[in-house]
Amino acid sequence: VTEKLTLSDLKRQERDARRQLILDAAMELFSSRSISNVGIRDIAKKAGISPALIYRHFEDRDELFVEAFFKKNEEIITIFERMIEEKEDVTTEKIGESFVRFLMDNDDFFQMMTHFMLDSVMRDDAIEQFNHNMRRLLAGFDSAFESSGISEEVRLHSHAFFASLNGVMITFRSYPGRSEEEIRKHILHLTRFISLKFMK
Amino acid sequence: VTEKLTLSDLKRQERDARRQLILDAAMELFSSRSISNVGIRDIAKKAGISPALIYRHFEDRDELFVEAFFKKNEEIITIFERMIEEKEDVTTEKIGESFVRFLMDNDDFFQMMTHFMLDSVMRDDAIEQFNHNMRRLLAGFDSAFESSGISEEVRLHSHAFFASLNGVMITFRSYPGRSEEEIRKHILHLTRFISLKFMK
DNA sequence: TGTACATCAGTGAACGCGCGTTCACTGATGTAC
DNA sequence: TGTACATCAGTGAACGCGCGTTCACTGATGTAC
Repeated sequence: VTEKLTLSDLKRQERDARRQLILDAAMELFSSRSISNVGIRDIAKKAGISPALIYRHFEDRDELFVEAFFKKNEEIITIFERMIEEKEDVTTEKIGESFVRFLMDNDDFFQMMTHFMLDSVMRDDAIEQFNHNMRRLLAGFDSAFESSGISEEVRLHSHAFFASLNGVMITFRSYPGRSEEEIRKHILHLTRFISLKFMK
Repeated sequence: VTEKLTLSDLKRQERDARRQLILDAAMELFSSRSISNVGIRDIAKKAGISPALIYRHFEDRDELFVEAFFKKNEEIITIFERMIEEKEDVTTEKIGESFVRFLMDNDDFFQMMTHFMLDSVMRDDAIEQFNHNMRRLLAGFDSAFESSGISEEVRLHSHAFFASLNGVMITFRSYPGRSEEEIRKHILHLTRFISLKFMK
């Protein structure tokens, strides 16, 4: 019986691995194009499989997208949680900067987050999970404010700070007529500026 | 000759009026759906005309969208300029609140602005015009900061403040599980909070 | 005033394409007896 | 060990639909002589 279990476990692992391959291919595409410009055929091509196979792993296009987002979200939350555990003195400035850097370096996450914030017509369970993820993200900001000595209206600070950084990214990310390097600098500059405002 | 000119002027006015009708129909749709969900057939139906007629007034779908955005942008800029002219004591709090209120009451503008910031593959001349509009909008914020007594790094303040308010809208506009009224309140609350941070 | 012609708003139907999704099938591997 | 059957990854082609755009046409109005 043990042997049998192991074999079926292996099977499931293989299946999961293939699923991840598809998700990875999708995310690679999201980092260079906006989500609505990524099609099933593109993902299949990138993953080196037939489009039809995708439907053996995902109900539909939406399910794939939502899952890709949740997977990526896990990464930034892990980074946050590690930052908070490792050092006691996590400042708003530091957490703000790592968040923005993460957004700049992971365009796929940025694309997905804004997509879900703006266009999203998600199923109820996905909305639930999306909220849960956002709350965990905000909890990271909470900790930063607390260890910066801000004890009043912490949640309000987190909401405002998180939203502001999102805004900086959205507003200046593709500022036309400027080089990528200039844009990075400007965004980081604004991030530091806002962080200081929030430290008061 | 005068008569002739007047007649052809009338013709042009009529033509312009029809053009505006189409733009208005489009904007009405933008206020209830995201831009990518608005099609030529929808706009034609709303305007009470045939889809083909739209192409007698606009090169293509993109041109229509860009023009609609510019038209709407003119409105908010006018509001700003009037605010600044009328009162000498325009505070960041006031200008921030009117901007956010405008975004909340004019979903079409919000939809278009974020669309152009995120997805946009505009033609060069459109980009130019988009930038020009954004700069005028930022100039409104500049004035507010100046009359609030902030004289250093005014442009930086405007950029950061403008971006932050955009971020608040994008992040909390469709916060699921909350009523529209609660969302409005929360957004205005965050706006005031951020305004105060910026006044220091 | 009447006639031939030009112009242009306006239209319904069709074109062409891309895309999400499904179909019908193959082939490999595992299972039961 | 061999045979019949089940399971499932994987596929290329097709389906169906929606959408931006164009076509070929009508009808009204203006213009030239």
